[in-house]
Amino acid sequence: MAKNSSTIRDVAELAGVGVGTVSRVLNESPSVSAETRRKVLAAIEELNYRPSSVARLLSSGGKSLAIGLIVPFFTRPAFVERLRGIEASLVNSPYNLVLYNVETPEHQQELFERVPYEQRVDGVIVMSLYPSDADVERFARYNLPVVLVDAYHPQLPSLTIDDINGGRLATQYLIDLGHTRIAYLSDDIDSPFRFRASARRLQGYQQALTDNGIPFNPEYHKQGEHGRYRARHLTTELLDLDDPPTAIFTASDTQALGTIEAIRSKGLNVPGDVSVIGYDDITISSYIGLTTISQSLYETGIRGVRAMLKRLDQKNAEVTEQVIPVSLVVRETAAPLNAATV
Amino acid sequence: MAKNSSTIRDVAELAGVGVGTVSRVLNESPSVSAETRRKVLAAIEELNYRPSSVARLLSSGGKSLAIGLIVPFFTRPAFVERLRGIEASLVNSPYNLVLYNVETPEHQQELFERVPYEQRVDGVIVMSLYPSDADVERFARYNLPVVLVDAYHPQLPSLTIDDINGGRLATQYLIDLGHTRIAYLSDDIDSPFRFRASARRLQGYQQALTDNGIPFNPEYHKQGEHGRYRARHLTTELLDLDDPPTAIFTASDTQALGTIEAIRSKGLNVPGDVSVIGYDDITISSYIGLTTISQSLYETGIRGVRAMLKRLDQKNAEVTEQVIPVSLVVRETAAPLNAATV
DNA sequence: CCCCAGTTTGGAACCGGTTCCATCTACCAT
DNA sequence: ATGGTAGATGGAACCGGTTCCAAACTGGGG
Repeated sequence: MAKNSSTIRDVAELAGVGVGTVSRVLNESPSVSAETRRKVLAAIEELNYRPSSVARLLSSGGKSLAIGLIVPFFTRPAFVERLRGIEASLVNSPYNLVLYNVETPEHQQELFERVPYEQRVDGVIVMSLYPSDADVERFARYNLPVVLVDAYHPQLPSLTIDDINGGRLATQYLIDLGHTRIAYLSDDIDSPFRFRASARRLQGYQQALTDNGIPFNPEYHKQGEHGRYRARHLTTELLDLDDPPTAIFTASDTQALGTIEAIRSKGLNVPGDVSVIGYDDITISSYIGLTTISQSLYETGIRGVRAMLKRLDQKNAEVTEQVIPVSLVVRETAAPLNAATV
Repeated sequence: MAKNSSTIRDVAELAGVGVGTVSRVLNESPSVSAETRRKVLAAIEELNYRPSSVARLLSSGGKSLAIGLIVPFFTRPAFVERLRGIEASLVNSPYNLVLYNVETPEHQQELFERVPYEQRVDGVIVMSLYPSDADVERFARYNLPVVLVDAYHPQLPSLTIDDINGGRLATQYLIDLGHTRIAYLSDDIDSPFRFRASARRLQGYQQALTDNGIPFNPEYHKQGEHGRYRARHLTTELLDLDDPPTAIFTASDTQALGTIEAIRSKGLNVPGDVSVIGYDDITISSYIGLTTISQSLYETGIRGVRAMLKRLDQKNAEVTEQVIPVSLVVRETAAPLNAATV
């Protein structure tokens, strides 16, 4: 049997040097003579030696060269898109990515407690989840660098999305097209995960209405579990109102798909009869011509990693909040109010 | 400052026992008296002690409780869907998921060499990548359990997709609808990643043609980089042929989207003028009514994990190849040949 | 009362790295 | 020649667990 692997002592012996010297070569310490370095490298080559990351981690409390990502429902298109940005920038770094997917609030809590402890990752990017003060205190106690993406805490570096503005942009655009009966369809505002995005977009929606002297009609705000099917059902409820909306703003593009399906299955047209505007600008949105709010998902992932790497480099760097701007992407699912159908 | 953490020696001291005894308690060894166990557990509680997974891993070559996933372009919808299945079943196990995304052949090779070595994961699921004999030999030498999903090697457990049959099913369906000028649009057959899916679907496509006495026309086979935009371009080339196809089979649903865009931008209808059939049945496909081949992506992820866990449990389990069946999903993008347009 | 087997326990050695101190050279300035 | 200094090197100690051998304790049988 081939032996499992050779150790640094084997290399030292073969090269005729001490283990400290081999370690120095591995870590590119400058104080090794060229000749010695050559011998050591030759021995490494000969034995096909590779240092054990585990041992390296144990001594020196060194780097694990891994970054954790705690993310809820990572397969949702918007999260995948951010994930893609994260992966793309991590691949150019020496860090691996450990994925912690969260599907229940209990699981979130368990991860917030377990991950700092295990020391399996050098830092954690938390996406769209709001850690409590106790969680943040624990991160600090275990000396774990944390960066928040699409979440906020005063003591942690964060990238937040300008969701209030996004809600306002979408709503104002519909108002500018002449709509006044504008519905907002979102995830549950009081989700147990403490997602905030839907609530913040709601704020922007309400502000835009107020700014234009349109009263907020609670019947026009539907909320329910995320997803296309649930959105379809909620949209049907909206359309069955005595005074159905002429435009619907959904808290995500995925929900917009369900909304459009529901409208069409009523025999109505988008945008002829009902305008629809989504949120996220996921990959598929350009294909179906969805008017939506773009929040630079991919770019956000990249910036999240950049913040993490900076944090790892200088742990005492200033805690900053970066706000990611949003913008309106005009395509074909929102149109001027059609007077005939009112 | 709160101290970072206490060690097993602190616990031993507080409990007034030896470190070996503490270790025994942690590992639920039966040879510890009830009284001693109680004392040790009390000390653990008092110090809020938690064993370091790194140290545990180093000694005893123990479990890292992590499983690696090596996957190319993991953000492609089909891979995400499998990933979702993998995550869903891993969350009910004690294992973490370490994601290794591959974007270049060099990176693939680097991972095949590095991952076994690092011992950061207890096992690896390799998706859609074909390891060489040397790679497989290395896995064995480092004693790393590997399971292949959508890939094959005689010495490794694998889940393979019945792609030849998938290609045949799609093509036969189009033939049954009366089409004879049927194109096949795929990824590069000789991709540097040694993906095989496109090639196997091509085989099925050719077999179906042969079975029905239709000669294979090389002009009808277009290949190029994966993606919607490239597919759109290749489709335009197909439609510009002197004798354009009346039906197009694409190697993925994502490519089908590009194909449909190209057809429509020529002012033609799907399926009125040109029928389209995709492959994968990704989430969005039902939304756009795409006729396609389903390969149970989510389910495949689950089965991949199941095979991995079994492997971890009994390393010498028989090496088996499971073939994942495929099925035709009829929706609205393929229709009987319209005699008028031929 | 002694001996032996079985149970429980302590602690040294080990896993494979890093770190740091002591030592050894080589070379230059005085 | 002599001392001083910087650079290169060896190797013991250490990181925090596990493992295993030896020793202590226990109780039953002769």
